[in-house]
Amino acid sequence: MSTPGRGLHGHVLESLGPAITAGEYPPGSVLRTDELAQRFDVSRSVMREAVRVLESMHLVESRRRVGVTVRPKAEWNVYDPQVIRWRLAGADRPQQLRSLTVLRSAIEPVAAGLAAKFATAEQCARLTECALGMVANSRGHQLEGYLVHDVAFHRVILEASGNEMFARLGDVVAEVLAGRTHHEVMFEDPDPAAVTLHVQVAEAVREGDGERAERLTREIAVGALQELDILAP
Amino acid sequence: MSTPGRGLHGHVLESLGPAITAGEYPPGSVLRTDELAQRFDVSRSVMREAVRVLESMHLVESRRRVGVTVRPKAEWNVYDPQVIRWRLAGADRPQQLRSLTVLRSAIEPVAAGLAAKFATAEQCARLTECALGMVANSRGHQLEGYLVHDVAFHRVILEASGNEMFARLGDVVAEVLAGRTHHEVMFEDPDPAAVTLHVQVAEAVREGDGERAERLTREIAVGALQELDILAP
DNA sequence: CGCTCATAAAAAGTCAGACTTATTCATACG
DNA sequence: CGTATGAATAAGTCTGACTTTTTATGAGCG
Repeated sequence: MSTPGRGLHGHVLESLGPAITAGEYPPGSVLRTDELAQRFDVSRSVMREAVRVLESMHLVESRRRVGVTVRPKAEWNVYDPQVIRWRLAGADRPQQLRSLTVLRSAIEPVAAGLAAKFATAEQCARLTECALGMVANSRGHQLEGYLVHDVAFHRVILEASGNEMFARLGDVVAEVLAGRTHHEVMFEDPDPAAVTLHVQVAEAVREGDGERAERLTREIAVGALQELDILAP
Repeated sequence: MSTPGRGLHGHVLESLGPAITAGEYPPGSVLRTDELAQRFDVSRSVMREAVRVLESMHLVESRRRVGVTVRPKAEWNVYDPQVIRWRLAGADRPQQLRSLTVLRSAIEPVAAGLAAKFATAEQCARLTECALGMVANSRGHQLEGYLVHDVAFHRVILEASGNEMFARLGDVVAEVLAGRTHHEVMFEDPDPAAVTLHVQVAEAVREGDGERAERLTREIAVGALQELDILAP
């Protein structure tokens, strides 16, 4: 699923990236390229390439005579899929999952509203198909099958919105949903109400009722927020 | 404001990045590192670093024996601030502006709702200050002064939401607003209704009325969408 | 004619070493 | 006490040789 560290610099990144995003090197920590090259047993050219990538993610800053400085979390490119993966895999997982779920709750209703206006016939068909798949896998501990259709459903919505930036959140949503199924509490069958809501969203999109699609998707989002205890009592 | 190309590889990026995002090299185009190094008159090491950064942005893919292949737009990391800047500076500007405005319209209302719950006293004060600044600069062709406070206002909202991913959209919103003032149609004074809405959002946040803050911000968003003729008649 | 497998070519990938340059810190000087 | 000078340091750059992977070519054979 995720990009395996291709090339030596990729291997270095797969080790350094998670370490930095996990906070192993606190903001302001200074690393030296030569030392890192020795530690990872690679040439300086390779190490420099890795540092350049980390720099482009705003995880570190490289300055002459100083070294490679770790930047504060507030400056990281938190939308970089790679950064998201690293954080989801490490100690930052809970906070990352919450941030992403809130982000979803903001984006997906609007995306669904747009999808109702712009979805093609083929996309409507795929959407209905996904909803049916969710129903079919909603009982009897078929969590994996349910997940596949759930992910596909949200991907179609985001793509059908016609907004390229929404569409690019498909992978992120996929990882959040997968995370919920595999790591978080999801032992029993999914909430029947949620399943019904998905079916109804598919209906609304098919009928071109943007307002209803948005409202229903917002209900789904509320459910996702409640699962993580994100709500104001 | 934007990061000037620091170092040789940065200079190369500032030339190659905009070219690729502008579609000068159609998806599937193949570049060769050595040739690029010659063209930009830099060493291969420097060129390789630049390619690595482009690769981390998913703008290109580097494969042995093949070369550096330009990836289709659908795979780009469109949330990378650098990519956004490049696209805003080039031929893709209109589409990028529309995508970002739709994104804003989804995010900011939710952010305002959260801000009403989590904003500190200091943030509330700053917000009110910004709103007053907007009012003070709303008449008499003081567009620059208005812009400064408008940008600050939205930054505070996004930060006060308490969501790190929302907060990181501050720079993006700043560029969208600056773009509207400087490049798009914004000759006359800003819409008085919009100014009032901002003042009211500040009120709602101060009073902790999340629902009202969200609704009012959604109205602001509708205005922004209409400016770009994004609406379903 | 079409298939498989060996061979060659091409381009990225890697490494080592020498050199340059900017920045910082310490010291001496006015 | 502030400023200029200089030395130390780590990133930055370049070069050239070598390795590795992948693709294309073509020879041989069924």
